[in-house]
Amino acid sequence: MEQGFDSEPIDRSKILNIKPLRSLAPVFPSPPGMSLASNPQASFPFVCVPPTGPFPPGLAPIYPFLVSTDSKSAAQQSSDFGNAIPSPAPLNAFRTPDTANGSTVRAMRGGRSQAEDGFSDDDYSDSMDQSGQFVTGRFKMHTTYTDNATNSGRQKGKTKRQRRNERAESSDFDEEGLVNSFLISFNLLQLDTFKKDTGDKDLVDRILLVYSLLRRRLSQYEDISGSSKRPDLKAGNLLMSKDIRTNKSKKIGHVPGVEVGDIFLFRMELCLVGLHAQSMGGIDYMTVKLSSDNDPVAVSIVSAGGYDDDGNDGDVLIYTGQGGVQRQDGLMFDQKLERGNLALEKSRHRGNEVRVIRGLKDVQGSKGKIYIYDGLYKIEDTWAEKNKSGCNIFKYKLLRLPGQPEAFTLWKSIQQWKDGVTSRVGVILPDLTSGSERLPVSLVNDIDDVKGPDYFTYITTPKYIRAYLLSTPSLSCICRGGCQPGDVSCPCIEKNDGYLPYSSLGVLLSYPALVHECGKTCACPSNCRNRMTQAGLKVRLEVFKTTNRGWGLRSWDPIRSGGFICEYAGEVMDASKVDKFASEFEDDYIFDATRIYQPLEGPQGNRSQSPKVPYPLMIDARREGNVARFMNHSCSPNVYWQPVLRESDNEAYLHIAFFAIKHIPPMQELTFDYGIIPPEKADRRRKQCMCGSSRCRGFFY
DNA sequence: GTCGTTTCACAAAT
DNA sequence: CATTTGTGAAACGA
Repeated sequence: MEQGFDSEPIDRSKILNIKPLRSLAPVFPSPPGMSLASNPQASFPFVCVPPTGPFPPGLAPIYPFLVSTDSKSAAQQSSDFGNAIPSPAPLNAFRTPDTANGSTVRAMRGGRSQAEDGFSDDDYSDSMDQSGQFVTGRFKMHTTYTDNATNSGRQKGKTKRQRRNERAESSDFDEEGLVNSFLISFNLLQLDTFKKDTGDKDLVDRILLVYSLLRRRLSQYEDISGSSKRPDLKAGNLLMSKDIRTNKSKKIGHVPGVEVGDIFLFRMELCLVGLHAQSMGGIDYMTVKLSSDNDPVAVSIVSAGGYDDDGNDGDVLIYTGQGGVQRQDGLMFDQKLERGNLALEKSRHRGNEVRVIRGLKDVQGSKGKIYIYDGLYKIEDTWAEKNKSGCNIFKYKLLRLPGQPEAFTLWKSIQQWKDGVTSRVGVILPDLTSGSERLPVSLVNDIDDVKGPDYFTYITTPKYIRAYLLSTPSLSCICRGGCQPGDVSCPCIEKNDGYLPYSSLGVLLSYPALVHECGKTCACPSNCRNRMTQAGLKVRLEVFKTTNRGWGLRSWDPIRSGGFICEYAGEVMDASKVDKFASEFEDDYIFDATRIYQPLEGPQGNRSQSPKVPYPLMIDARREGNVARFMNHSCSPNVYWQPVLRESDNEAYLHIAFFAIKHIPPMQELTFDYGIIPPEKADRRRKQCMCGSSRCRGFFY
């Protein structure tokens, strides 16, 4: 356990006023080949709209719930929209690019002919007629499954697998259309042959992002449809078959675009970026022509715990050869000196570098593994020995080449900090939240003498003076065991377009315009899958002093793509003052949702350019706030913010939640894009960006 | 609830 | 085209 929080009282008098450097930027980075010039439609990628209107066509506020508490005209306006606009097109409802007979994701779901166009009031009236309450749907569910669920709310009568089989036949969800729309979004549709062979960081990032979005969306669909498709393999297969990959030709040594310390959550990811081409096998090798005969040479290995490798010493790895196990019946026999084993043997004599990927058990409870690229090793020794069953196995001793960045050893250090075996250097405060968060957040400075950021009060959620009022009462769910995917009677799932927005691991599965979480009046428990951002911090964070950007935020734990990080807490500013405030005051420590942000999904440049949140939400974290106030700007961010709505009766609370865009290794700074502000307001507040990314816009606000 | 174990359905390279 | 290589999630059992 961590130390108590009060062990080291902070000396306020010594605290300097360090503000995070908000960053910079604007020229939103267009992917190569998709420059604005090449796309006439996109010549004005951003439109500036005053939060209260007037709105140009296509930029109207689309959420009927936003009835302003102090502006009559706004109230009028939004309720009008509530009736006039039947269905805010959900960002995640991808329409297939016109080929696949126009079917959409939503249209593929069986049994919902009525509600295809959104959720007008009528959508629920059906169920209300039958029982006077909106619980009829649940009743239907019970009869359908003849389930004997008692208090858990889970359908215990049948296993998920059984339900799968029952519904298996229906439904191919339009994978092709989904893939294509992602490929268009991230400009991967035509990948030139050079790039397929030689990657770069940007390309690797884009491929992994598409893989991740695809995988998560497939699993979201699988959640309710039934079929068990191994979304990880399926997504990999879809990209592989389209040849969306890089570093395709095997090479010895580092792979362009992949850095030592990068992490991966699926074996398929290693294949896609060319780090390790075997989707299952632990040893990847190629044959090189050497004078007369062909010699196999090992290029990379994965040490994943399938064999008893010994990797306890950070720079040495004792690796076991492959084979020798009959997978079906567990029988063992001698390993043979062929394939991968032979390649490793040859590589020792050649003395070539071998990439090493270490697979660890995922610390955060999930059953999966995390793969860490630990850089280049050389094989120092090889031998054969007998295992417990008396069969011959091959062993290879690998030594890590010196001078490479810390990777696997960093993980070991962090584990020691957590276990209290060693202490993190430069810790000023073990927990700057004083215990108000579920996990401590360290304050660390191993750079200079500054003793901490300016004083502020730590709070964990935004402070609303007044909730937004809804024109019609929100339906609360009665899912006592937590909302379950595929439960057609759950109004909370309905609000999310029929899908639960989060996976069972707490990963955001898509990036819709708005996530609807369960609210105060929902009957589901606090651990409901649809209350992910209400459950507090999931990773061990630290606020640290950067060399040139004030304070920053990073995590001791790895964060998987889509994983929840934190929300933005502070004082929610009164709507009537926001516009004035935005133009007149310093905005350090203020989150401003009224800026223009690049959507993460969807074609970049030619899709709707509406701001993420059509309401002028600003959160002031100067006096009171949480860890999020320390997150710096980057033009190549690894974190994305997502509006999350929690409704109860006639009230709605909008929250800003941060999710990882990619897998984030431990100790890598967490950053998001601060967005851009209208040019007429911009000049004065422009600040120089220090994000150091290759796509840096040079400034931020 | 939590742990380890078993089962199932898959993909790429050779 | 058959073989070789485990993986990742859910179900199951203790």
